[in-house]
Amino acid sequence: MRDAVDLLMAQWARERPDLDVWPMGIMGRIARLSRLLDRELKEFFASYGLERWEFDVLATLRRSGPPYELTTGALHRAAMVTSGAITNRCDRMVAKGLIERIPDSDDRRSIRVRLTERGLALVDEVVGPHVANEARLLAALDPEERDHLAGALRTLLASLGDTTLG
Amino acid sequence: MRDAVDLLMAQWARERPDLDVWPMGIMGRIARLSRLLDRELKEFFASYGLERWEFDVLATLRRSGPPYELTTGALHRAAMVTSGAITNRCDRMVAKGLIERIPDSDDRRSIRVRLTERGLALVDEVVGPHVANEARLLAALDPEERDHLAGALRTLLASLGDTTLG
DNA sequence: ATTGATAATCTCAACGTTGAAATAAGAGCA
DNA sequence: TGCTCTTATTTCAACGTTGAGATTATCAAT
Repeated sequence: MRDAVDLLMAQWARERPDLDVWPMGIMGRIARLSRLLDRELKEFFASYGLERWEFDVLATLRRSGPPYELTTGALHRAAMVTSGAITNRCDRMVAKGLIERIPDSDDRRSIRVRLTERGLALVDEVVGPHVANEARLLAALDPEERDHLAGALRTLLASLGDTTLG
Repeated sequence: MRDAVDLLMAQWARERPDLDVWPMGIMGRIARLSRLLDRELKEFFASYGLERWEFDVLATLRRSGPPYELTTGALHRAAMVTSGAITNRCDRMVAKGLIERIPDSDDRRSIRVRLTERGLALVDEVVGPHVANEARLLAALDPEERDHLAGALRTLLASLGDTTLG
């Protein structure tokens, strides 16, 4: 089965036969997949009245374990967005009653963000269906292919220095 | 080598042992790689005074072959952004002298966008170094891993229906 | 204690995209 | 010829992110 990137690479091979464009077979597919999968996830979360970034914040706090709180900085690094974006997101989630801001007793520069009971209940309700939806999106891969794929992506991520979450 | 997604999955395994979060090993890595690679490409193109999206438009036109022109709609589908975004991008690239708008003689609703001589020269100058830069970013993979990775990503893209460019 | 450097967060103007509506033109059919 | 549906593009207000700067606090060294 040919995909959009096969066509793209065939065009380059015809127009610029002097170039070996093999990297596009990986870079182009990661970029296109990222966009397509984002759309799918957006649609899924909308069915729960959630924005995708809201779930990201909830999930980051949830998986950190009790008491389900992290500093703004940790959230900003986990989400790979600027600190200003996190301030904005937290403002809206506080207004929605999903999280609360708590001053850090050790470092008065820091703000800790904590799941409310409502936020905790919501993320625990959504995460199961979310993983099932992700599995549906990846159903074209058999178990062996999944492992190989995850392994190659891990190699790449690690080589780019993405080894911590914040 | 562990990466950020290994940590994330270990957290979920601890907090929600009832869930098998294997899909995150692929979905999470595609999302994080996409962001990291975007940053790298942005930096690369900046060294040529280009935005990433400008190169995307130039490259889409260039690889379509002479006379290096496509409709606005074809660009919009190839770039996976809304038609409004393409109008905006084309406005700025016309102002910069990289492309020109030409009425379509067959369909008066359509506008054809064509590379100027300057746009053609620029994309032909940049594409080689661009591919070399992409190869550098993927250097952690050996040739066999590259092929397997590209193959698995192709399977996924095709299963999501991404089989044409416009 | 004071100074200077570093760090955590917030603020805000600039920017680009989205999504929906508007405009205009082709296509099918009676 | 007139009607309706569809398609191609542009317009524009709303929205969220970025990137730089401001603020406040910690840390290390003296």
